[in-house]
Amino acid sequence: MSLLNKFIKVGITVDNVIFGFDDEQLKVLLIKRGEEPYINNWALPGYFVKDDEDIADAAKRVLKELTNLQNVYLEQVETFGDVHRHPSGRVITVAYYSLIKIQSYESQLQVGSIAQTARWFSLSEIEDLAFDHQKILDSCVKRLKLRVQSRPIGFELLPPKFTLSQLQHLYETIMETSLDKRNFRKRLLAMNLLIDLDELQEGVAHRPAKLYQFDSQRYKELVAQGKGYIFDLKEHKRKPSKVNGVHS
Amino acid sequence: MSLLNKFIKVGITVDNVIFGFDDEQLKVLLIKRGEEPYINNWALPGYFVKDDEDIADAAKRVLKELTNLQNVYLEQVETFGDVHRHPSGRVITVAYYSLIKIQSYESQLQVGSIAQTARWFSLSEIEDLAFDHQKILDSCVKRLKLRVQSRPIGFELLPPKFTLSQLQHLYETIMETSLDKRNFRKRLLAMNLLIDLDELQEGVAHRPAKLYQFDSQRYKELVAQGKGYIFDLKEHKRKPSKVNGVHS
DNA sequence: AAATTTATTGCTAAATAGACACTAAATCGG
DNA sequence: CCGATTTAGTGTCTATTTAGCAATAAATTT
Repeated sequence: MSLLNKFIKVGITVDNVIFGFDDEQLKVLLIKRGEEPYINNWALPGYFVKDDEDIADAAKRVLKELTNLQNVYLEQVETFGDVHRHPSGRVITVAYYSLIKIQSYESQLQVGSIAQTARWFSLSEIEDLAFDHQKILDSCVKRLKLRVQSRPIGFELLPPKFTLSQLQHLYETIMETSLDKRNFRKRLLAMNLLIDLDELQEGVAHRPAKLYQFDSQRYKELVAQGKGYIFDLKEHKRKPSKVNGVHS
Repeated sequence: MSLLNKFIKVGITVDNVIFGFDDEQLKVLLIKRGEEPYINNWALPGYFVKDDEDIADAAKRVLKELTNLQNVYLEQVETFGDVHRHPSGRVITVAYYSLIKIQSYESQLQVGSIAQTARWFSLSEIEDLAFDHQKILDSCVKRLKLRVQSRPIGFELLPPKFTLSQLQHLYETIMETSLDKRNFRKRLLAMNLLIDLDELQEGVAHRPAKLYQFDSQRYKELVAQGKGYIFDLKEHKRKPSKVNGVHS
């Protein structure tokens, strides 16, 4: 069949930007490569797609083998296929990002994995990634910032029970902005997508906050009804005092 | 090199959803396949990526060979790589869409092309596309609807000189909504992205409209200054009369 | 010149967004 | 135990934005 003449021998990979949130910063899970090329370099976790494997399944496999997590939010972002992006030959990679609850992460590194180690990095720490992984990361970060405004995916990064302050801080971190507390709460609660659990935080050295849960049932209903939903978090111009937010 | 063991023999293709606008409807350029599989079926124009060709270049090549157009708006959307999406073997396709001025299109079909013919279809006419092309098309249409609200790309579909009514009708068509004329004009002009050419339409059997041009210079400046720009066209609830917009 | 068709323009009411500051409830340290 | 510290929680007013609405203007056609 003449079609097959047009087939080429290439590597197809998926790379996965795994995001987590530790109540302070947005983090990304990177691996230290244990193989050439770029041995000992930090890189995005990724795998070759098998010849009988759907691409989305390969992305899930990366996640499963590195974190032992399944059924997490996973979204395809962009495909990178420049001829020379990989030093060993033609490798085309499909980039995904996923959102996991960092608290549920335990390293699952296997012997024989392509990775020596894995570690969470905050975005500002990251430098000298292997291949074109910085470009891939940037693309996924950009997509996350976009998505977070049109889908209620922030909850994927928080524990099942969270406080409104945690949620606000998450959005502030992702969007790199600051938000007004009262207006944030007003808007969030108006969406009717949060269940007040009538429980309080424990073990904190201050007034404990109420715990909430995301109402995914109701969200599904809204989507099913085709109701537009915009999680539009506008910027809040803080008073130009106390500009430095550096920890002492 | 053990890496190469993981390379597989696959077809890498690009498929391109080429959009045009004929002052009435949003159109998509399809080809009638002249080869197996799906011979005589309508399909998205696409090609195999060559082994020394960047993927984005392959997408440009599709466009160039079918329309003889270059330097048009082209955006990658999604990669489809399910194992069985192509009957002849593993073929992974990267979907792009492009926006062209339909008036400048002239068929450039080459002898020996994979296409027998090419023709513009309105979205509602399209059925029974080859492969998973309907899915690809849907994905690109969805993306276009999104993008049109965050970037001034509508102009790519109009002639260089256009009237405000044409522009409004374009947006109404893409967004599948109707917009209030006065509010539309107010908002558009407030953006300061249109140059009033002080010219009038000619050859129309009614009051001629003023012609405008998109000020891409100014748009670049705004982007360079990092000024957020939202082309946010909300829905307009028309009076519930004259619901049928069918032509006589 | 009357009929037809589309272009052009502004105001007002309603809804939304945004700024803003004090009290409450817990722990901690002396 | 009480004062200091830390974070939680809450309402109002103003400015801005959005949305609805209709009459006149300029060309062609008959």
